Amino acid sequence: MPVTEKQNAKQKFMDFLAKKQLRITSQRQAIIDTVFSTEEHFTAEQLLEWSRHRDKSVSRATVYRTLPLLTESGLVREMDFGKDYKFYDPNYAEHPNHNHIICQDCDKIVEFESEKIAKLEDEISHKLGFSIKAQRLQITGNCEELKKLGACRHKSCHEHE
Amino acid sequence: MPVTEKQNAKQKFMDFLAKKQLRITSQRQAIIDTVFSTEEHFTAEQLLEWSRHRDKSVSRATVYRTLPLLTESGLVREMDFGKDYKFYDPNYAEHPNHNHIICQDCDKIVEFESEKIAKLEDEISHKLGFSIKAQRLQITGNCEELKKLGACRHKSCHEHE
DNA sequence: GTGGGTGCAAAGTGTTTGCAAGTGT
DNA sequence: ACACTTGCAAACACTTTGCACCCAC
Repeated sequence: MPVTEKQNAKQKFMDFLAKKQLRITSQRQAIIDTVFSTEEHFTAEQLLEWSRHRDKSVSRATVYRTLPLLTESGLVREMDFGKDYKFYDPNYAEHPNHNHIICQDCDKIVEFESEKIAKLEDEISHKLGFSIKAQRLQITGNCEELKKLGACRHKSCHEHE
Repeated sequence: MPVTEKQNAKQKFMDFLAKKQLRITSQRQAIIDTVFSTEEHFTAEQLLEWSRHRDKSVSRATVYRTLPLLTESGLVREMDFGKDYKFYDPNYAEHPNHNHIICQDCDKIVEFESEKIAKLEDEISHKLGFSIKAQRLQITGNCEELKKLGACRHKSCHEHE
C-alpha cells in the first residue's frame, strides 16, 4: 500500500549501490524490483523464483550475492526463526523496531511494534553492561485457524507470489 | 552452583527416557552428564568434545540424535542466533522464560528475565489472535570489553571446558 | 533374545565460491 | 578498457541418515 515508501526504499538502495560504486545490472534490477514491491517476508529461494519472473537470467548465485548487500544497506532485515532457511523482511526501513509472531504450522508471520518492550530492553541491556546493536523478539504460536481447526489452510501460502 | 537443581534436571531426563522406553546407554550417559553439569550454553560440536572427555566412544551422530531428545524433554532449549550453528541452553528448566544478550564479537551470552516483557508479549499476542507457544528475545550488542577496547579478549572463551 | 542404539561414512540442504566469460560505466 | 558481475558447478559447513553390528533391558 505505501507505494511511495517502497519506491523510496528502492531509490535508497540504488543510492547505496552508487555510493559503493556497485553496478546496477539487469539481474540486480530484477531482484531489487522484486524486493521493494512486496510487503511479504521471503526466503532466498522465493526471491530467486520471483525475480526470475522479471528476468529469467537471474541465478541463485546472484540472489545470494545480493542479499548481503540488501541487509548491509539496512533496508532489509535477515531473520532466523530456527528453521533451516532464513527469512528476509523488506519492511525494515519503515519500521526498524518491529517484532514478529510466526505460526508454528503455516509460517504465517505477523509484525508488531512495542515501544514499551523496546524501552525495557534498553534498560535491561544497559544494566547488564551491553549496548544494544540489534534486537529480535520472535514469538512462535498458534494462529486462529490452527487453534480452531487444528491445522492451517494457509500452509505455505506465501510460497508463491 | 545449584547442583541440586542440575541433578534434578538430570533425573527428570532419565525419567523422560524411561517413559519413552528409551535406553540409557553409556554414550547417552556421558552426554547427559555433560549437559547437566554445565551452566554454559554450548554447540553440538562442543557437546561432542566435552562428552568425549567422559566417554571416548561418543560419536557425532549420537550427539545429534540425542539433542532432539533433550529439547523435546523441555529441559534444554535450542537457540538460533543467526550463526551457522545452533546453541543449546541447559538452564531452561530452571528459568523457562529467560532471554539472552549475546556480544557480537566474543559470543559472550548473558541471561536475563523480565516479567514485564513477558506480560507485554502475552497481551500483544492475544490481541493479534495468537496463543504463545514459545518466545525468544535475543539482543545482540557490545559487551563492556568490546566497548572499551574495541575487541573482546574472551573471544571464544566458551569453546573449551 | 529383541528392539532400540551406535559408529561410520555417505547423503542432504541451504549457502558460498572459483573461474572464465560477460557487461555497466 | 577496466573493474565489477554473472552463471555454472563444485565446494562448504552443519546436520541427517542407511546400514551392519552391538547392547541394555
